[in-house]
Amino acid sequence: MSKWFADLNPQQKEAVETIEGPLLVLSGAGSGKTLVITRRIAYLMEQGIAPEHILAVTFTNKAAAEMRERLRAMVGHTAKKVTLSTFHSLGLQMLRAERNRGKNKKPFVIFDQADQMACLRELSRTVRLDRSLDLGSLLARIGGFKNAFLDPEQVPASEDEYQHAAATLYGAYCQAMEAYAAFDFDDLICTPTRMMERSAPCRRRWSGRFRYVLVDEYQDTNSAQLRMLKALVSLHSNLCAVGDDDQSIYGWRGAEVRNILKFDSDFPAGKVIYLMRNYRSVGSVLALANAVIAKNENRHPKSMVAHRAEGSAVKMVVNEDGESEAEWVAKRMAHYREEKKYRLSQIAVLYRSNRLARALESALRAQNITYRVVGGQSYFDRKEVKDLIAYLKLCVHPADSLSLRRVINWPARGIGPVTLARLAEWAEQRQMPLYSALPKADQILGSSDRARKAVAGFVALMDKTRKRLSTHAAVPEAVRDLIDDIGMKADIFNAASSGKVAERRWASVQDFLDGLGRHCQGPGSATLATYLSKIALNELEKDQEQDSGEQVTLSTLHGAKGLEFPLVFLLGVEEGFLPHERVMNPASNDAGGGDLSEERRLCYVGITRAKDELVMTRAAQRMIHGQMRDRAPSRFLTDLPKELFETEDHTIVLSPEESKKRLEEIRKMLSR
DNA sequence: TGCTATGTTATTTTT
DNA sequence: TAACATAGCA
Repeated sequence: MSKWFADLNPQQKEAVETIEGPLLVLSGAGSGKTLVITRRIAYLMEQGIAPEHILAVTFTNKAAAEMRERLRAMVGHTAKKVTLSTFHSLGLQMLRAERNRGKNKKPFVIFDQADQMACLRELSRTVRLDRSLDLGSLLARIGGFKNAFLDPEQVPASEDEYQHAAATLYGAYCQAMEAYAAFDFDDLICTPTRMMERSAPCRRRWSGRFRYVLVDEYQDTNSAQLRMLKALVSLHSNLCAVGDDDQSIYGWRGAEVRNILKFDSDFPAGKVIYLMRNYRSVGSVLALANAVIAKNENRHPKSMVAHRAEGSAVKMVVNEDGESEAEWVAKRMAHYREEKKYRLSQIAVLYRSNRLARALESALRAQNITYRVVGGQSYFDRKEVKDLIAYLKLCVHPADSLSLRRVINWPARGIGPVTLARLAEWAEQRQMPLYSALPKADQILGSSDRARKAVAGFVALMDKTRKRLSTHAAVPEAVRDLIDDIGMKADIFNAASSGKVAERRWASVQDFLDGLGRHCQGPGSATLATYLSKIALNELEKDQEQDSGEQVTLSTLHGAKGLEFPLVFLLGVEEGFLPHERVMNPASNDAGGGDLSEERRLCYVGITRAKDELVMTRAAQRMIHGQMRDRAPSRFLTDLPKELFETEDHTIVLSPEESKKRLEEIRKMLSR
């Protein structure tokens, strides 16, 4: 018997050793999913399958890194030879490889969401468009078109205002992306998929290379990713999909729960294995989770079985309002810290909406409890870093007119909107990238001496920098020179409201340089271009991961997926948050109708994060949009047998005499 | 260019 | 309520 499944339960073992043909592993929360995936890869290798033929796809870099590490611990350095990456990084790799085969070797840039938005904002100026429309919503719909592989002219006409506007914008958007030689995240999936679908040799190449394919979090795949997988396994059907339909919480981002529900029709003659033994949570927590999720329809019917003992009862704590809720949680933590019942790092506070974190943060500070907030603004989203990145993108790829617009007058060098408009018009008429207008500034701008000089100065700067970057060594030095040349330091210190802010901004520029330096010292192929794509795909190690100390984790329910904690506080378990108000009353710009079942799954995900103890809280009333509102308990819990959790009510209850007295007082005030 | 007054909006955010 | 954006002004 293989050593890789000696200690597994029968279903886990079956999932590891079923290596041929389609296999769906429905792995409930805490059922040892990552263990099974990594063991399976090790087992494949033990069976003599070359690691080069194995592909494991995840959604996040974190998951990929974690898997890689666990695999390395099992099989050593050969773990490196397994292709273990995110969908997007796989797509990028395929795209690069295919372009290198063909004639098209032009460099390209990757647009993240901010870049996409900037692009749309730019377009919405030329394409006449109702300015009140929400660009984010339009972008989401354009993503929908892309993932359905629709060409702009194929988009069905629609009455819906947003759908209509998105369709109008879609063509212009595609053109712009082409002109910039830019690929967005959707393109990274769709383009390689289209290549495979259109060309049998291409399909054979990739399907032949990756003979055993694993996908993690299958419930989160969208329709394009499904098509990508279908093409990838077209030669052999060796697809192992691992996921849990009950944990599908990204439907609003295009994920299709249906994919995991209709697995057997997409990949016929496959096998389905249920991993239903839960090793994570105590019985009481699991019972509640099972009861909550059981009410959903359209799911693989299943129920987790507790491996652990019953544990202490789940609690629901009702407080007067949002502030007292936060305060109560913080005080309870302070208490635990003193009693040493839990270390702070073992505690998480989860909530549906970030807004709930605010009250909590101040309550925690008041109790001197350190915390970390999962997610939050990324380091590369900071303005100063983004500006610098735009310069570098432009150096690598002059056709990226968006980056050019971003930096052409930053720091200010006298190229104002009028000058820019003239240059843009010239380029527009000739269907050329904006950059190509710059060397012609003399003839385009005519009289304006100042502007001409400014543009010439900018061109000289870019030429100089590009030359420095291309001369073999010293990429970081070249960037440092660029920073000096543009006077970035002075600009940061002038622009900032306080010295402290400036110091911090300047420090992030330094951090960026350090990161770049480290990257360039890495393996041979490390270039500025690869660094930029890593930034776009969020693939760089987060250097300031400060989970060193003792701190409580604060996270949205979405951010908590895949995590687990001995003690979990689940905040705002109320109508309006769970399910969210927005789902019950969708705004006009929301795509499809609100999905109540996804809200229930979100609740389920929250509950199943808890290992030993779960405390849910809600407030009797809460400040919503500046108004105090009464809050009702979440429907996901009101219709459950009451022995599943204990309620603890901390709202102020007045005695009959007391309330009579209060009423009298009010009456007096009114009569006066 | 940059600041202030005013208006407006109110989830979730793996890449 | 409070954060953010935009417009208008200096």
